[in-house]
Amino acid sequence: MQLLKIYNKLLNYFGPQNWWPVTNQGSIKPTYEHREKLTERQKLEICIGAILTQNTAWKNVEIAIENLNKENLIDIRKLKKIDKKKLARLIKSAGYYNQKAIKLKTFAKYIAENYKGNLKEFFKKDIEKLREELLTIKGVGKETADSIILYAAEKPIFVVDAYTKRIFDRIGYKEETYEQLQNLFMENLEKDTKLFNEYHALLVELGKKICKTKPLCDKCPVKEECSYEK
DNA sequence: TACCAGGTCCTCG
DNA sequence: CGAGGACATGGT
Repeated sequence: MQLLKIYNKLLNYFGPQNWWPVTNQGSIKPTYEHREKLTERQKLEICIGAILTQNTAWKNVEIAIENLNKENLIDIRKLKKIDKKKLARLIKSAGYYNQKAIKLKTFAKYIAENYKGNLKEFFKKDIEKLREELLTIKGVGKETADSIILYAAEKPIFVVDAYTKRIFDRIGYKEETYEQLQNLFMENLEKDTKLFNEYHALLVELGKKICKTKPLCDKCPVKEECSYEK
């Protein structure tokens, strides 16, 4: 099938991406590496990173996360308590820092008040419930909700982002809405967390390196299956 | 220099 | 609903 073929070509070309980057115990810098199991702290860091990376380059988010790590702020209770301005200062590099400070505190408050600060409890819900609930949190939209479900809760949902839209628009799947494009993947691929994890990460890599605003089609690994400019 | 980056919310028509 | 503006830093 076409979608699986594209996946395999991307994987072959770029190699495993080992998403989502998180910080190891004793360090402050998030790294991409294969991990058997995420700690609860790392899952929270993913939620935080998913909010911080909204319309922002990951590199800028990384600096913000390092600052949060230095202050031991990857912690629901501490985030809930910290002064908004101080938090904004720490995440300044990630852009939209006033908005994002509010978003992080809102998220922390929600988990603290509804799940006693216990993410694991929250993540026990099924995908539909989890998504529905995440979307009620101000600052968490569709992509952020799906990123949290896939990368932190480790449940199989396909994340659609600006790269996914651009790439598949060019390939020839002119899906209108977020859900339509998401369904294309969910209905034509095995609902597998690892597959969805790697596929989305590979699309981001393709979007960053090759299928850019101004695409570099000559070195694209999936040009054979693409209708762009043909 | 201007554009772009792993979006979301709010307001209007 | 769907379009359009606001939010902001850092890299190329």
